[in-house]
Amino acid sequence: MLNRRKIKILEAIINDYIASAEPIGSRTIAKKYDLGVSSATIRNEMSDLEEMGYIVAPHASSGRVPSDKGYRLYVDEVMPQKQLSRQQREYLKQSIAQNLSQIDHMMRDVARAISFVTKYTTVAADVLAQRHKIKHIQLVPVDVDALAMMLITDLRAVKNSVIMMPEGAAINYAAAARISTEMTRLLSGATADDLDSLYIGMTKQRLREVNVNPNIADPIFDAICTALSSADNVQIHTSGVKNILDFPEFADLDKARAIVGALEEKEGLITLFADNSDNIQIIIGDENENIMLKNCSVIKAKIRVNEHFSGNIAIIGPTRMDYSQVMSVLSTILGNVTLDMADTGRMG
Amino acid sequence: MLNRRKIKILEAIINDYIASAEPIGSRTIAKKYDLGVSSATIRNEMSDLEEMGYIVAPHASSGRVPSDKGYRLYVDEVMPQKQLSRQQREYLKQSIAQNLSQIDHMMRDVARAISFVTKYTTVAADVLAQRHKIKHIQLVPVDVDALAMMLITDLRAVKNSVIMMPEGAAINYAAAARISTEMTRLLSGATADDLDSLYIGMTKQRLREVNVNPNIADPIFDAICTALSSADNVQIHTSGVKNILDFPEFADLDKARAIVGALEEKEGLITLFADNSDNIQIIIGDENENIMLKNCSVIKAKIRVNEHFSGNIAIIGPTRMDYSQVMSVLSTILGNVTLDMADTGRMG
DNA sequence: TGTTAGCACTCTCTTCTAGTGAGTGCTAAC
DNA sequence: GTTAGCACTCACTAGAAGAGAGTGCTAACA
Repeated sequence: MLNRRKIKILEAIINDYIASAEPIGSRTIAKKYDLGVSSATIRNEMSDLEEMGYIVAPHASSGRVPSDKGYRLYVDEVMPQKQLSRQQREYLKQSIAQNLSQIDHMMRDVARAISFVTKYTTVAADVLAQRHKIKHIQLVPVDVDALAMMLITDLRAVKNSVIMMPEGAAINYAAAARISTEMTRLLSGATADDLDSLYIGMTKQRLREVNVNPNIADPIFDAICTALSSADNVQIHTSGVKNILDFPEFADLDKARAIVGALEEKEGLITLFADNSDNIQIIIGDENENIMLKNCSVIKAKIRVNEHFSGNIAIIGPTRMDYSQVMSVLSTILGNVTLDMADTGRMG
Repeated sequence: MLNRRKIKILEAIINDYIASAEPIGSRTIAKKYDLGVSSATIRNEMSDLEEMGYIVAPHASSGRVPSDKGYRLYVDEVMPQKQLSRQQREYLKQSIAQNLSQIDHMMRDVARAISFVTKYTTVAADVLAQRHKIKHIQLVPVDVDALAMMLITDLRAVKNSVIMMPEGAAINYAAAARISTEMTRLLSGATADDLDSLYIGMTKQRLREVNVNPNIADPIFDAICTALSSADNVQIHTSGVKNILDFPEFADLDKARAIVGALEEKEGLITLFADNSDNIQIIIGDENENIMLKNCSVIKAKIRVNEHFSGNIAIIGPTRMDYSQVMSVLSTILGNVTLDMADTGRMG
């Protein structure tokens, strides 16, 4: 339906517009890109492209700007594979390698690295494939009135907290070890949902049978509940907010405020990752469900760290963002994580 | 040096300017504030105030605006004690009460609450009074090839990580417990600085004597080093960045970009808390050391949670910020934390 | 001596009016 | 199918004019 020349022209318009953010005229294309035809011919073709909805004119006698539909065609069919510079690749590799050890910091730092390389804004989230189940509970006294708890889940997450004990409880190492063993035995396999009041009541009953005082058991249960549900929570890290303000698209104060506000709202950002597809996804302008992002494009990817953990990454820029570059950055990162990090996931 | 009437006029200018962000003229003051004199008299007084440096005229024939020196006099001597509304007080109390349990989330959520109430930007940091010393190390197997480590410090911080073991290490619960005991005995009392190569060499030697293989000890040491230094690290939480963009002071795009950039740079924000004073501090405009904040004011306070932990809070707004309101908010929070939270600090 | 009314002057901000330039659409010729 | 040419449109800019707010100064007043 689109002949070769029309595609060439559309590509020229998109490339120019990505670089300049200015509407492109027929004469500019004729001069800059060697298509072997005059500006008048290009004018005719552009008129067709506009009629088909791939480009739009901001006003009657201006040059043309790619439409969302135009970008969509471009990313789906036309876009070339861009190579990253050696430096960029090295930088990305290193920023991942440095953070192999802690998955939560890893997502934050990868987000930072991506914003730095792409000059767009990056949102990252730690995400779990399934819900955590209690695997092991370890209690250690830290003070006369406090116990440290380490809770390990089947997904290898480790959560800890310090639990304040009622006065005079004075739990020693041996007692703490005994309670740990009992609790692990009773609660092993439970998820956050299981720990409702009924479950707790039953377990408490059984603990009493082995001489564990409810005064001591209660605060420990509370801590377990908190730890389990926070393990299920999604953490969001935003990086490079300033970057997006540097684009002329956001040179309007209201827009600048709106985007900064949107990027501060975790609730809205979480919905970015609602569908948990494994492929890299490109969402262009109006395709975004989040109203604040209607004049942005988002490129999303899921980073699989191991069989249990994965992180989500979204790179947000103006609709004229450099899709090709971002795709390369993402491929580089995905390649490195899945290769180097297979099964070395840790979690804090 | 300043007679009563001059102070009244200065106060009127500051109050009006805080509300309107517009230069104030003599006629406005004569009409709005009942000083019993005409605009001409006020004009003379304002001329004096300008000569003394308390107010400035943005241009030759405009009204006057308070200078940094004017704000300084105001906050030091004139500013009234403002009462918060019942709702605001309740809101603040609750947002603290909900987060009694986790000190790191507490600082983040308190920052959020403050930005919400004041409509300024809030930066919060978890801060330690001293360096952590190892108190207890607990290792628990989580998988054939992984150990979970819980590291407890004398400051009651608990840090954990999952340590990958070399293939075939196959450490069982008993072995893990034995290594835990040995490690705790050898490293108890050490700080991050102590764990240099020499120290590690010596300890490793002694571990070998009790039959702990270096293949196993090495990754554990690495994890201990990482955990200890991350415990010493300061965490920074920024909240309400959008708020500051709503002020006309930042209606200029370059300024908006600059402040958003400054608020994203943890390195610069940390210096805000360099001096660790116990009092609430007000830093006005040019008094700020951070160049990006020269046209902002910062109100800082230290939240003491218990004898070991404290948090720092900085509220950032335009120099014409409502100092009185912010002081009230801070007093409310400080009052609640020290009263309700005494010695219930926990750390993740 | 302190206060006030009056007036000229200054400076910003807004509105209006060309003028310029980039770009299109259409037509007629190649 | 392609091209040259031309009239037309529209955004953007600079300059001019006018309005409005506010000052500083002077002279009169209590």
